Amino acid sequence: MRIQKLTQIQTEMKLQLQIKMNEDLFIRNPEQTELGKNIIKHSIQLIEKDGFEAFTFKKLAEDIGTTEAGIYRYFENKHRLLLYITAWYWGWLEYQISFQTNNVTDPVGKLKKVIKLLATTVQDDAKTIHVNERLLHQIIISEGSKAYLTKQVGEDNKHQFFKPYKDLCAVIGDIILECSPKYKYPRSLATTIIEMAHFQNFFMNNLPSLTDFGKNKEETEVVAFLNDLVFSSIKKA
Amino acid sequence: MRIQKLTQIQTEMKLQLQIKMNEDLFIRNPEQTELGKNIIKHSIQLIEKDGFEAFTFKKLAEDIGTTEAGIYRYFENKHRLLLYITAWYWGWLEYQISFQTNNVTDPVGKLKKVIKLLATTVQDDAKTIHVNERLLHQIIISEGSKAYLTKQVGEDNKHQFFKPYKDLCAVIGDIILECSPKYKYPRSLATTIIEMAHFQNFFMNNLPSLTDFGKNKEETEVVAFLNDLVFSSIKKA
DNA sequence: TTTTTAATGATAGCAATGCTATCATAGATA
DNA sequence: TATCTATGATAGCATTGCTATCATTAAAAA
Repeated sequence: MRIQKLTQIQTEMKLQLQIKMNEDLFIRNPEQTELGKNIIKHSIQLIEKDGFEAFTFKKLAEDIGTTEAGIYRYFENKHRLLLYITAWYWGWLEYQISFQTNNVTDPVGKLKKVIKLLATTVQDDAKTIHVNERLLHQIIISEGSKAYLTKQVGEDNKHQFFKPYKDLCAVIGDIILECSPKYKYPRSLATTIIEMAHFQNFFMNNLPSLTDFGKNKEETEVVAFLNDLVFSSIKKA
Repeated sequence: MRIQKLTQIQTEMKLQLQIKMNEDLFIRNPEQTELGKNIIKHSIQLIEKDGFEAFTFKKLAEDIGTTEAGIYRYFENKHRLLLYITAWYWGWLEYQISFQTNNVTDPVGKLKKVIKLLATTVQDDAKTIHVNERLLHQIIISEGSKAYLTKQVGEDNKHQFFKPYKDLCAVIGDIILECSPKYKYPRSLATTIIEMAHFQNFFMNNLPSLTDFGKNKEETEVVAFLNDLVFSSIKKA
């Protein structure tokens, strides 16, 4: 299990949420220091603002008020940092799903909830102070696939860097099977839901003629499309 | 119409195919000189081999046996070159589709043919000497979405750089409507087919647990999945 | 044929990027 | 008081991304 909920006793005794991260992703654990948390916080802001290509450790350092070398003490390079924040997001989302479908017994209702969570703007989670989930969701949409669309994907996979994504895929695949035990492609349908939730959103906002949502640009329409796609596929079986 | 078929009389009188390209994509038309054609040919080889991130004009120049400055006379930067070769691929594919579905009257048969063309390894087209379509197909799978997943997507879209992709999407959307005139999401289903044809292939070969094809790693299984997905969606309506 | 033009080759150069190394210092810990 | 840890402050260097200049060769125009 990737997701861990911990209650930490802080000065103000707030309920805190921490996602357990693969230790190979970082050199020094960013959750454990102020600078580390600032790196996460500001890198999310910067990547969302300028895009991953234009993002450099130099700019990040200036943004935080530290030095480039300081960032390198936490992350080997910007690709590892992208892997970190995407892995964090998938871990957080799996937690959200398990939390929000906790009392839902009907698997169809569960799957609908999952689609909605994937395809709808997320609200900033107050339980994670240094992570803005809304911005992170935008990063996942625009930059998420760059985490694995590389020549090092095999190497990164050996390090288990994609485990949170795979776990999420497995969870969704299992819900699909609950809905329709004989459906033949639960994993592929799960990745299709995940990827299309993001791609249709990106297309809607940037290349609208690639979608049927250009007029209203409403996330609810993406949800409707995915629901139609998914439930006609699995009901048939 | 983006696609043009020309017969060129060469020394050996071979039938040649040329895709009409957006003039803003290049500084000097690479189709019109030997060096230009070499740039296309070797950049396809290099990007396929090392990936787009590691690809530089310096390496490309060394590979060809020319200089970095020489490449810059043809393309403003490597992103434009990626846009060029991806646009070329979509144009070529639309031609393939119109050619291969030419005598198919049944829209369902047409759509199946389209899915097969998208999800199956393409053979090198002898009519385009300096383009290896098989390698290009691999590039589309691994690097294709990087053409639009950038902060400049709006600017690039104003230049009409994504028109070939959009045209292809429209063509497929129309076939979907032929199959099922009341289906509500023809464009989004078209992009889903295109993107998933490539993503499922990438996952199958690199992160197999994200798919249901890990055992055999057969492209035909991706085709079967897409057929199932598409035809259960549109038949229902 | 001579002249002009276009394409390429050869170099140089420069700012930005990606990354490593070293040394000093302040704060926490033993 | 000693020492360990995280950070700050610099320096440096190879590579990348891009522009500019000048010479040369081949093709086209005169």
